[in-house]
Amino acid sequence: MLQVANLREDKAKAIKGLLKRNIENAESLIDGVIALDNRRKALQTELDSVLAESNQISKSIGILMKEGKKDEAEEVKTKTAELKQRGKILQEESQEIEKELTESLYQIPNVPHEDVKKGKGEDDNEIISEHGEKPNLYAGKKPHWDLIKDYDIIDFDLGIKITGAGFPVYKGKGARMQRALLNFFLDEAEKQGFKEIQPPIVVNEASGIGTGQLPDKEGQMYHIEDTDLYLIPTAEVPITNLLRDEIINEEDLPIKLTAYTPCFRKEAGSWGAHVRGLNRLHQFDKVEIVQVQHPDKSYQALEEMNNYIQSLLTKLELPYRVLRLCGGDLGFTAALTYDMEVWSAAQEKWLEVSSVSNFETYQSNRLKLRYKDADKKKHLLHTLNGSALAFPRILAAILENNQTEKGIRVPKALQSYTGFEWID
RNA sequence: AGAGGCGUGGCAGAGUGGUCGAUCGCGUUGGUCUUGAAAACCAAUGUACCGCGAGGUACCGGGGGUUCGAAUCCCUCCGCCUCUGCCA
Repeated sequence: MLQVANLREDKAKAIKGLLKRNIENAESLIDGVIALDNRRKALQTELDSVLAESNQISKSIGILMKEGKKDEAEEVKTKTAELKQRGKILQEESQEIEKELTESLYQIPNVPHEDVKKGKGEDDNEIISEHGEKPNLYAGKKPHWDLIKDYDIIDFDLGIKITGAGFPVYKGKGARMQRALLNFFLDEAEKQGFKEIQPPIVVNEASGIGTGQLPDKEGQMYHIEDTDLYLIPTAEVPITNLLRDEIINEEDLPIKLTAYTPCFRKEAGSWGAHVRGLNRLHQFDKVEIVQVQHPDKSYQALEEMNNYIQSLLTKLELPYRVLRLCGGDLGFTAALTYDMEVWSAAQEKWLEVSSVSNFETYQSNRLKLRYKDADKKKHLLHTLNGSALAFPRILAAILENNQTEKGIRVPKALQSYTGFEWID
């Protein structure tokens, strides 16, 4: 969430930024937050003075009791009744306002970085660059949902049998491809200085709140009712929450973490012909990279992550393009996001395989993730994350782009991990 | 899962209703001494919020309650330890 102090300091900047997200009532939203904060301050001042008075009286009763002046003590006691009543009312009001303030802040998305352009939706995203050659496939080319059947490597029907739609079963060389991607992505991330983490894939409510999936967006996550835990929709949730409520020494920055996890998404209502096959699943695998950086260095870190993810796509020999999301398509919590899309040659469409973002202090404010500077002053950190990478669409693109009459060629970078050169 | 015990500042550990935001020790920081260091000695040393400031308020695992007053008593949730049970 945004910081009230920042909104007060530079309201114009926030309004200008939010306008890029087409939030026309930004000014009244911000004014509302500031008004609530003013009210909160006034209430606290008043409550504090009531409590101060009542503390003082209690103390004097203690002294009177000690001196054996019981009657006087009793007399003083009667005075406190009114104070107590007032204190209680003020406290309730104060809690109410605090709650309202937090809720209002939750409703305001992050202020986009100045490089972000105004736009309505995905059609307005800026294409920053395009790389690689789209392959010319032979006449018998097929989309991946047919290829997986021909070569018997991924089985949706078996998944339906044991679990349900959107839970594929990977078999033989299909399973081996998954394992190859997992090891390849983690090895590369480690070379890049990210520390490997293996977190739980179920999290508690506090973690869901920490990264913003809760409250309000319960629809996305699977909930285990009897133990009140959630299946993670991305490794971002457990990994970022490792740092919740932490104070980092400035010299320990940056913190770079990576994790492989399965990801679970309900994806309610988002099914249709355009998400056939591996394009959208309830359970999929992903390697995530997370970075926590000093505010002065976070955009440099974003570029590094961006370049790193591109290097993976290059090594996998996939044609891809890089987009900078416009205000209208930017995620709620992000200040700047690059999307990487690979060309899937038989579907003849671009598939989003990674999204790398700088959240600035939007996440860390909620997480209370701070660093201590040389003067021992505490400041919020910047958080960044990106997929590096999500498996299913990468696999879809590899299968489609590399298909030939005699089988599917495995990219060179993966061959030492798969142990085979062809899926045939 | 059952029974019992426990949860206090960076660590360790007192405090069982009243001037306790909390003794002492270790650690950390500054100083004295010393050519320098160590030792010794002296001093400082939690977080957040409100206030121009003086200062005030809240926090002793989380939440709620009793009381004029709670680290201390009660309820509840969470976590840890010991024993018993179950189990990869």
